[in-house]
Amino acid sequence: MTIRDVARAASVSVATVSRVLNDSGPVRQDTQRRIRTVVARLHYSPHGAARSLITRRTNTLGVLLPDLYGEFFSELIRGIDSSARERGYHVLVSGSHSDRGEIEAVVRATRGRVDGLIVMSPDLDARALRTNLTGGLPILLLNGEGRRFDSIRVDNYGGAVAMVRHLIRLGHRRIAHVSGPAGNRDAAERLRGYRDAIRTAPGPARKPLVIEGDFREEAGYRAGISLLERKDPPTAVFAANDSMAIGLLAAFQESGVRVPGDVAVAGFDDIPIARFTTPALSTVRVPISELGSKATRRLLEHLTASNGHAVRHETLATTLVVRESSGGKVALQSKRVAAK
Amino acid sequence: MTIRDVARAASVSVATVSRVLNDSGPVRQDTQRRIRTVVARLHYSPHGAARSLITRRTNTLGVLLPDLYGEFFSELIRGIDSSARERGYHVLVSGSHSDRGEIEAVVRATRGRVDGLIVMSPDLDARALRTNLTGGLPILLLNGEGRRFDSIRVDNYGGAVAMVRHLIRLGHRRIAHVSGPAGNRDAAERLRGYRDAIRTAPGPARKPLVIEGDFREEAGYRAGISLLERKDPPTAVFAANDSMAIGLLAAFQESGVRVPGDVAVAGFDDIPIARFTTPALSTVRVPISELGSKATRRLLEHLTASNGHAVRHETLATTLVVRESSGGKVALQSKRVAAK
DNA sequence: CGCGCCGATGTAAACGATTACACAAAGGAC
DNA sequence: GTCCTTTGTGTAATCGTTTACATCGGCGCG
Repeated sequence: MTIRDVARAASVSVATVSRVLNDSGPVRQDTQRRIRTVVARLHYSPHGAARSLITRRTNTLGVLLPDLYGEFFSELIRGIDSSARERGYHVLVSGSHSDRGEIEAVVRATRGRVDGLIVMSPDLDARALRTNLTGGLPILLLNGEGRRFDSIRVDNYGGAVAMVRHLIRLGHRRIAHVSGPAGNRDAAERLRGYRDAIRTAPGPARKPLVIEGDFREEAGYRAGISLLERKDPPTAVFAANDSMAIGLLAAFQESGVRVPGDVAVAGFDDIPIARFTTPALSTVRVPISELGSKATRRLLEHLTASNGHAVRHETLATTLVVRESSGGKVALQSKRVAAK
Repeated sequence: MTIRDVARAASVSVATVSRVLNDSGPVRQDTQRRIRTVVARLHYSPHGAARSLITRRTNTLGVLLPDLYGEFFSELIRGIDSSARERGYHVLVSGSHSDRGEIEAVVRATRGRVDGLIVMSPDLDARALRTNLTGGLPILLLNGEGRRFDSIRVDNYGGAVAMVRHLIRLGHRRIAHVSGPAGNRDAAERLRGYRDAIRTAPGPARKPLVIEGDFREEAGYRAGISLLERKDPPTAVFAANDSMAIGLLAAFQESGVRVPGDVAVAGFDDIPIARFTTPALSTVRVPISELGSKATRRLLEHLTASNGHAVRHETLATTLVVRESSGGKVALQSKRVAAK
């Protein structure tokens, strides 16, 4: 089934068929109808690769992610996919790029397959990309660093500071932090926010206590257990993301430690499930799916901007979301119990 | 940067360059080295579309999903992506295909972009695909119905029966079910399992109580609230997936109803987070990421099988996972509390 | 009536790879 | 020495589109 078959069946030239299909150039009404009928009858649809070859557009966006684990990424992909499809673009995803070599390989493998790339590689600096930015492929960095490329980042630092201040305001003296994986930029920023907020807090001096995690529930769970074994357990724990905070909740619950009564817990990201944990999780909201759709829109603007495109950097604000787990709001449960 | 530029720079023909790049045909060692050097120096990488056009292979798999919401899909995509990349394939995802027209459009849009399709469209019957299976594109159905295509499904019915029997064994008389969206086949099978298990239960007659949901936490939450308002609230609630079960937990917790003390809760899927809810969720395990990687492997087998490929249908077993929320295991919390 | 223009269509040259086929040189077998 | 095979390389056709350019009526205008 090629455009030739359609042309023959409709007794016209391939050019005319193409014009009808792409709505380019003038074609008589009845000719158009005839061609469309044939197209439908033969179930013809144009061959993507052939089309891409000549038009130099693939109508596809590549998405390179460090990992695909957890609700954060499904939200992100959801945002990207929906706003890409709205504009007639497809999405090619690729997860778990640990090292630089791997990411380079993928970038080159995508030549002639995508029109642009959304890259989230918080473990790497952008230098990895500079060298193999072969075809001048438009790239948008998500929480990456580098001023050569468009970028959208999240105010990790500000969010972390706000959360720690919130905990301090509630009177906590020993606030621990469960960090993300070493080398991850988001994690590093959140950690920096934590340290700064602890250091600059008014009143009595506090000292930071950091346990290293990896953004997964399991790590939060283990951190929770190990914190309880200390002789001076913290009164509040701030996890670098929600998944780990949920792990903390599980560990505390299992050990009979009450949240927020005995220890306050806070997370980061506000993944959809955070509202529904027990107790509901206090966290820092990152507009995840908006991050995805914004990235898509920006990238598409870039690659449809015929006349030069100015590199832009944008930082999305985060907002403190206080629920029960930090004790900032009186837990509904205790209210109800009291009412009984 | 085309293969021509490389050929010129290395003073050979394009054929030779191609041979080196694809490791096909004989090329002298020193010629090979020379070409590779030039390739590296020029940062050349072959154009995907051009290659696909002539080889008729894209090295890309398409994945059509009904939605991208929740941890289920991120796990599924993770499974697909990792096992696809292992074999040198890329993954094109596309979410939220509600109606038949949309799915048809996407299928045709992928001609010449993918070598095969993994389709999960539990809302649709396979007839939608039959007509537009234009190019004889290999298709693998995930939890879909239709004997024309390869398929992998999950034993939804058996899992639901097992879970309801588990609840009955624990002595529950009034067991409610929060179903998935109408028209969804997984949801329908789980519902059927629930009904059958209730109907065939030994001992006193029970009658089914079904509240319609849509697989999201919010629906579970609302169902929980509405169940509590009944004059004869159930003693156990079985949600058609984990997200809704988590919504139930939140609703009960907020209303001061104890789980599993006052009411037992169970889910379906065993998404990673289920182990870490409070209380930990009893559920039916679906090997999600395995489902994804198995689908990928089967599809790849299909499209590399030169000589005809026999259609196969496979059903993956589900397993009952008893944690605290059903009360099947004594909750750890009460043990600890008792120990104090 | 001749000219220019426009609308509708066709012809053929791209796009950037792969690969069948041709060919030259070298090596072995007789 | 001749012939056959093998190795290394080049030439050109091909994949299925889009699109610049050519062609050809018909029409309005001076």
